[in-house]
Amino acid sequence: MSSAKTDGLRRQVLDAAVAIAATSGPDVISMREVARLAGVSHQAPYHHFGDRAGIFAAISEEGFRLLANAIEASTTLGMAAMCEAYVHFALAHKGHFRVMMRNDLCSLEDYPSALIQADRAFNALRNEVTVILGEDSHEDEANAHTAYMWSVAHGLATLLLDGPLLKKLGSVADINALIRNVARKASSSITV
Amino acid sequence: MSSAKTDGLRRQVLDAAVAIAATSGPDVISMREVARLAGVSHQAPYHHFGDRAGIFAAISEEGFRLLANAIEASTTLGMAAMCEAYVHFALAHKGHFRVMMRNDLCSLEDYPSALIQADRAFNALRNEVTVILGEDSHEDEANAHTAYMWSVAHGLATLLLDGPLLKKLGSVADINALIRNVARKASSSITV
DNA sequence: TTCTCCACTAGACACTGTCAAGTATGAATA
DNA sequence: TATTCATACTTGACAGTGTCTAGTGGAGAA
Repeated sequence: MSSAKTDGLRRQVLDAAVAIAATSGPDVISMREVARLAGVSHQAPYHHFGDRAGIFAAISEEGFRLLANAIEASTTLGMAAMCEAYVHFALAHKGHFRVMMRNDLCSLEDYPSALIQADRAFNALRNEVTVILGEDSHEDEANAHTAYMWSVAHGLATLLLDGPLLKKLGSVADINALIRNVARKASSSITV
Repeated sequence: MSSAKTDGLRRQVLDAAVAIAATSGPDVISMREVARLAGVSHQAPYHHFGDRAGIFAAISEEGFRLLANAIEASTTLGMAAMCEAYVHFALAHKGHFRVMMRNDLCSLEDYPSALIQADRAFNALRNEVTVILGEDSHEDEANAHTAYMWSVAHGLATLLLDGPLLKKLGSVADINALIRNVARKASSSITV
């Protein structure tokens, strides 16, 4: 049971943490700072999250839920669309994505409810690969194709978010066009 | 000018930091801890690195130098080999790689000597792409292909290093075979 | 000898995460 | 109504951190 005020603080802390992660990165998130931003004592957040890793776990769960939703919604549109959905999620939810992909901040295995959401996202990709390859394909090939698609999407997302890709490429008029182009290349090499 | 003893401490600190990054991640690296490991006072490392970011910059420069060497050495072997070289570098130099790809630890632009090494690696990839596409290809296509190859390599490297890829895939008998398979898929879609 | 770097030490400061203990409030129970 | 009790906090303390400032010892040059 949790009162309105409780959920209020929990939400405030979460939102503050996600915002900090989006602008300055997750490492800058501090228990005392989020408490300060919420206007409560430095120990108040502990009541809702246990410790610092608990905040990261809560952000991860929320992020993986959103990611799984986005990916599942794109399955009917094919492999390229899933890849695009992954990258667009990362760009649209910078704060969440940065936390989700940092296993050192909180190891997912310790937070089963977050792990469930992560599995939803993975299974959607995995299923789509087996559908395309056919049920009777070898497991090694399914593994390789899954790893391949995930690598493209994840690599592009992280390079766009925190990497020097855009800076190095120099002139990129339309990022969405670049994402679509890369996603199409990836999916074409899987159907062939 | 730097004495043997000076370089000794600098090396010791760097090695300790890389080792910590490889086992526990860069965030665990502490000025006081590396000083303790080297058997000097908590302020000694400041003389060589200025501040904490300076250690990360030194690790980055060293890492990018090694990466550029590996990639340049693989250019004659083709696109797939470059992709494999990138992933193998990440696995073989876990500590370096983790630091290099974390722009929040030290922004490369503030450390020109590190930036030079990073550019060496990027240019090797970029050149190979233009060689394959031909000099007269459109810049957008060259950009997309470069982003694409980099994404595959970087995505696979990060997923293998810190991501849940292997855990999720379940049974992967031979990691090197998986890397080779993914690299071949990537390079095949660029030559077609 | 004196001067002056160089590599390092020592102490302090503000900041952090977290443990332990106290307090106000509202609901349930006797 | 009076008492109990859990919830949602506050306050205070502690060890650990990065880093600023101020020393210290020793080697080479004048």
